[in-house]
Amino acid sequence: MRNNTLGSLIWLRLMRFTNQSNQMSNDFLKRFDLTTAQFDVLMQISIYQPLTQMELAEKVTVTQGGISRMLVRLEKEGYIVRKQDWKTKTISLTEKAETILEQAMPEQLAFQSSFFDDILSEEEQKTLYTLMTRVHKYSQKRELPSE
Amino acid sequence: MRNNTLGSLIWLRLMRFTNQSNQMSNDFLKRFDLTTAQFDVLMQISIYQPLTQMELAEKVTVTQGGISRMLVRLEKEGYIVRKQDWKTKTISLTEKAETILEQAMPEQLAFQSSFFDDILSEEEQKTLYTLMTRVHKYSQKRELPSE
DNA sequence: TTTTATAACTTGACTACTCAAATGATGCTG
DNA sequence: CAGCATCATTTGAGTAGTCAAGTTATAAAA
Repeated sequence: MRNNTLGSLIWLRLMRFTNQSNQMSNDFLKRFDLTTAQFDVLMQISIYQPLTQMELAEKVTVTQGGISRMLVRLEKEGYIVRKQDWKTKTISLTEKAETILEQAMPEQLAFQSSFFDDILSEEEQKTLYTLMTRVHKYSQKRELPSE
Repeated sequence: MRNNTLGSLIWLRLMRFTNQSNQMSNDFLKRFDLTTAQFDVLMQISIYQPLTQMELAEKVTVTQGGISRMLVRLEKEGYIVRKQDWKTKTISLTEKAETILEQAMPEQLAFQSSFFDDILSEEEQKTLYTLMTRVHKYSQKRELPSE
């Protein structure tokens, strides 16, 4: 009855791994009082600030509604400020967030890397990155069958 | 300021890809009136039924609380039945779920595969699967640093 | 037979989303 | 200036999860 294809096995692996490593990352980031999702959003803001909600939503691949709720939480915690700027709202980091990120960023990047560094060679990591990049870019292409 | 390691780039790719393909999968499964998470749970039940909630929770890597809520929804929709059996609750699929799965399963597996089939060769898929399996298994090992 | 232990499950309060309808902000046209 | 269009953001209702405290079911000791 199990007639799994190779592709479906890969898919399941990816889902389980990202799910699990995401939880581990949440655990790791607890000492900075951040979740993985929040860290991700703050990182994108720090790279591209100032930017609008639409732009940010696209960077982290969530919907407009999703980013709106997330930013409400981050604003309440004092990590970001938003100001109405023409039709859009412009987002930037507060001092508090900058300070936390400065410490959390190198540690989180090291944490993420440790999933691969300890088990794959440099060569293998390059291969994995190349393959996933192709798969990801291809899936984005398919996303807009119209136009 | 961007001092990304290769590992952190891989991590981000994986997160973005799974996130996106998960949404596409939700879209695809709409015609069966299922979500990706529901399909995943129903599949595991169909393979291992009858089984307890604890066992199921472990298969799909969610917490006990998570599986409890999910099963309430699935039961309300008439996809599964639970009966108290000694201390545990035993889960099995209803006719309705069996029928839907019979149709949805091959299509969903094909859908998942299409992310890879169309862009990677057989050889490359094997490589990707091998690398991800190693990474995943390694991360599971790290998960229990105690004992 | 009332405690007491314990394993399995549920639940309250929360994060983090989704979609689609509503609201805000601005500009244009009659 | 009123009314309309349009783009950006918010919000209501829902799914899917987390953690930790609370229940329920069963067995076994006091």
